[in-house]
Amino acid sequence: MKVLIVDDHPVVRAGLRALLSVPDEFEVVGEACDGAEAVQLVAALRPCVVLMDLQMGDGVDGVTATRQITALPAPPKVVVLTTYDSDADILRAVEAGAAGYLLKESPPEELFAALRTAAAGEMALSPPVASRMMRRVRAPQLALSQREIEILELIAAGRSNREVSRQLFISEATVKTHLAHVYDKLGVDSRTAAVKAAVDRRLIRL
Amino acid sequence: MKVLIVDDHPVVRAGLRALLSVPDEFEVVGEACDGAEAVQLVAALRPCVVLMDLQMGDGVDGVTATRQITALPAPPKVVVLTTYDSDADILRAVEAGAAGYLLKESPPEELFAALRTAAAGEMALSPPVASRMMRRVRAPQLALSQREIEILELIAAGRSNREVSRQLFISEATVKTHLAHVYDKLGVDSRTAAVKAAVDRRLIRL
DNA sequence: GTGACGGTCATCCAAAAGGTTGATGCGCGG
DNA sequence: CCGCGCATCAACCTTTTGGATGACCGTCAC
Repeated sequence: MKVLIVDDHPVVRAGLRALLSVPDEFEVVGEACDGAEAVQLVAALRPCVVLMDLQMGDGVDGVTATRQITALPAPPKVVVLTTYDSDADILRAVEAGAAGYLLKESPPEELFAALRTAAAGEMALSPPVASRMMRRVRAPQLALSQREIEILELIAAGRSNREVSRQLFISEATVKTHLAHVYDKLGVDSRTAAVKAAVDRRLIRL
Repeated sequence: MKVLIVDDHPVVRAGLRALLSVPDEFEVVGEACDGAEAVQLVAALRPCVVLMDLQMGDGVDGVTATRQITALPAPPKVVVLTTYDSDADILRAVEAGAAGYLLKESPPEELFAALRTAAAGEMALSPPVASRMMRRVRAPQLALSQREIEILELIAAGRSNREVSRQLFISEATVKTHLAHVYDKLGVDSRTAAVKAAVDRRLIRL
């Protein structure tokens, strides 16, 4: 199975290459250190599976790269490999077309299993990720909409309502409406309290 | 040179082992996945250098483990390897006795050089880390007072100025004065931006 | 002792944020 | 088809926050 590794850390790339060299079913056909290179290499090397880091220092981030790759003709499966199990990241990755979401803490066996599962067309989730998703579906009253999370993330980055409205091309009134809904759902009544609550519940990362 | 690897991620451990296997001057004598195991293995294996991750999920954190290791008789050099170049982390690591501070983004050559430098008794810092330290010594005005941090922590917890004033038995005006000073020092102009900046610089935890 | 710094407080004003109500359009499932 | 959630916007009002000053007191260093 041809695998492409995408990660900006040489250490992590070497680690994945080393781990994947043990079972002879995997063949690492290339490595990319950012999103742009990843898209190019997918086209050139035609891997079956892409192991994609979400956090990448410069250039295109993992979610965007995933979206671009899955938009290609006959795309490979993309398995996201990341350090954090945050709701927002998982949802965005899955929404972007990821076929799996793994934590770097996972033992090698889980990594192998996830690659096989993804290549077989199934969705592969780390056990902690899966349980988090389960908690989410049976606690829908906390669920913020994508738009609400998007706005809350900008608020958490220290932006004012006006700045958020300009960045998202919507009116300030709309930002305030979304924020009011967020406050309702989180049971708070200020932006800083909302940020704290959302970080606590892993809805966003700071 | 005998090296002990300490990291809670199997992927990173494998990566370091793979990278260090290339030059024949290094010999990885063991791996630990948390701080407690690291201290035990240092005593048992007597490595020359310990490659220590700062962020470890459960158990003893990297700074504490570093402090414990450097307190041993005839301690090995500890080189800290981490993802983030935050001021507070660097200082805490150095204060705990680390002989080096490397970013995981560093190319392998830098890693090798850092190990050699540390083993030779010198201090090894990644270029970005070194430049950050330089910026810090010529910008000491960033230091928040204890009181300012205390107030900022309550703000970060979502409290209003009024709530903070009541909790600390001071007037709201005083809270506002402290906050204004905090904004000045952090170069921001709102509470949420201050919280973000302070968390980024590890002045507070959320 | 004088000056710098930290902590305390006050006042006044402007800007931002929050609360309420109401309205439109869109897509989706019963 | 109708309701519901989501996203969008507006107008109004209150509260909170931020900005600019100025002031007092204690401590610590020079």
